[in-house]
Amino acid sequence: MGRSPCCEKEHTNKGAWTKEEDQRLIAHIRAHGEGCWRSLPKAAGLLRCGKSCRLRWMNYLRPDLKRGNFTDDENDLIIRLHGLLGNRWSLIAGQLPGRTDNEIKNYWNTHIKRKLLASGIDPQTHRPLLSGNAASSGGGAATNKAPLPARPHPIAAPTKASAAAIFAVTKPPPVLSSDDGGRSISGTTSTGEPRCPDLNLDLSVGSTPSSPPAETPTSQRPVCLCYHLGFRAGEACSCQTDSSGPQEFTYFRPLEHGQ
DNA sequence: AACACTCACAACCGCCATATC
DNA sequence: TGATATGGCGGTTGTGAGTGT
Repeated sequence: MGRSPCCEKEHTNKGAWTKEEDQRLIAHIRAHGEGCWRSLPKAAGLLRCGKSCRLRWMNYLRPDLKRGNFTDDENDLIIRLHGLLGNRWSLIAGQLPGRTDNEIKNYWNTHIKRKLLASGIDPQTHRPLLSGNAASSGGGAATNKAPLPARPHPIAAPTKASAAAIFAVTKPPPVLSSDDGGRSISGTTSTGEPRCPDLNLDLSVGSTPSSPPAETPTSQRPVCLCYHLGFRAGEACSCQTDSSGPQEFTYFRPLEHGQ
């Protein structure tokens, strides 16, 4: 069944945004907040699709965005998170304050993927490339329109639900905006039960230097993501730990910024 | 100087999930 | 309960800047 278009395309501008359009959008959102994207263009006097306005705001105009090059820490974190989550850019972006999913996606495709390939690592599986299938596994994901093989990830199949479950929390995330990561995460559970009881993460990712020690967290115990990613207590998050591991779910807070 | 090529990134498109009626 | 509207996500494309020949 066809859907009605999100806007009247014949009356909308496309392509690069002008400074005037940016100013109008900023002014409107400052005055009225991020309300209904569909009606925003008309209210703001913009000849743009609502989705286009949202994208422009989210990826470029938001005041809390951090511009500039990715740091080494961010680079490493993206690789680790990608190893866990796959191409769940919005979830990855949720762990990198000030970065957008689009930005991270672009950075991955233009920088990290190439680096990994040059290092002989398959950017999709994070495993060493085998000479026999290197071409298909490495380049294929980026250039072919054919769907990826069943599940490219050796770890946890990162469906939207399971990936969101990784970030399930018992307390609200301090670094996420209310309508960004929050929506997809909150949608995964409404029962109050442990949200990822069956998650069995194997972090034997090629580029991960140190998985949790012998005493691997089991499905019986909630585990902090930063623990999975090889960070030790206090290095990257605020979760409480003792000798047996994290005590509670918590958001991974990789990079604290005074924003 | 002119052209070709590559790179980086903003923006678009189509689909999916959720909310609402 | 199904249809529709809306927001959001991930893949892909378009284009300007930079670089090499």
